[in-house]
Amino acid sequence: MPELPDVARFKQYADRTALHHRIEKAKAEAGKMLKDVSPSTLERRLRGHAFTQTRRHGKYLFLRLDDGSWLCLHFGMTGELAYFDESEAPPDYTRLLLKFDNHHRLAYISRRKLGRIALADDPDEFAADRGLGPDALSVDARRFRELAQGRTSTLKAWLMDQSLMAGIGNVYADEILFHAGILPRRKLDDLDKKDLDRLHRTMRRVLKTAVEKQADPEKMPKSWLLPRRRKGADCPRCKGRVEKSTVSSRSTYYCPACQH
DNA sequence: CTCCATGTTTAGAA
DNA sequence: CTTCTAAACATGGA
Repeated sequence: MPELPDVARFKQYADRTALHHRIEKAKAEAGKMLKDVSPSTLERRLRGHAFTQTRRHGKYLFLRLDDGSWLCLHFGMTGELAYFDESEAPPDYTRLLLKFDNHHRLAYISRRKLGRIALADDPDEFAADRGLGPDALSVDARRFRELAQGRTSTLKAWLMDQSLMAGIGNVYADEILFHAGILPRRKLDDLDKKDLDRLHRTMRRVLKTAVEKQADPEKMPKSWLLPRRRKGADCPRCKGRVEKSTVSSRSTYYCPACQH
């Protein structure tokens, strides 16, 4: 689930629920999800503080504490947030649990433990250390073309490369290329300036629409591939069928009739 | 039991 | 240096 639009939803969710409540207690599960911080240190650094604001960069969510430090969350393939009353049991697979002073709790949930939890002094520095490129929604047409300069990889691999642009994953790379009418396997050096500008506009439109629709497949326009990521499903825009193949070592869905 | 899964990292090969 | 592939991570769902 967690690509740029999903993490944008988590940010809105955190803004609505988790800001300005003192954290009375934090409980972190030990394990590899914690990056460069022990459970006890993380718990101590959160306890007694409140979140004051949030930021998103690519697939990362940052929550600022009132001492100026930031909690950094990456959601892997199965991560999400849940806010609930203290009378309810924490969800299964809760890896970090925050108990606020308003009798509510915030859980960071991750079934497969592929996400990451860290502390940082500054989100931009953190993103740079992780080798992340600019957030995909901050990239303008000129920057987009520059990122393509001299590259020869497949379009899909390029769109998903977090060191070039951060935020696009397997699902939205397919969605963008579907709307652009380009096969995911096509090579970057096949595209001219006009193609790149069109692809840039398509990327922005797809990501912005997905953020508006809170990354909910049910709410996406009828013309979207997202709810039909199954081999043999009806193409949403022609009489053809959705095909599945492997591109960039990932399952890839596309319409051979609409995309060239 | 087998295969697959919205991510990232790493090793090795071309 | 760039690109691609496979494997590993950890775990459940179909």
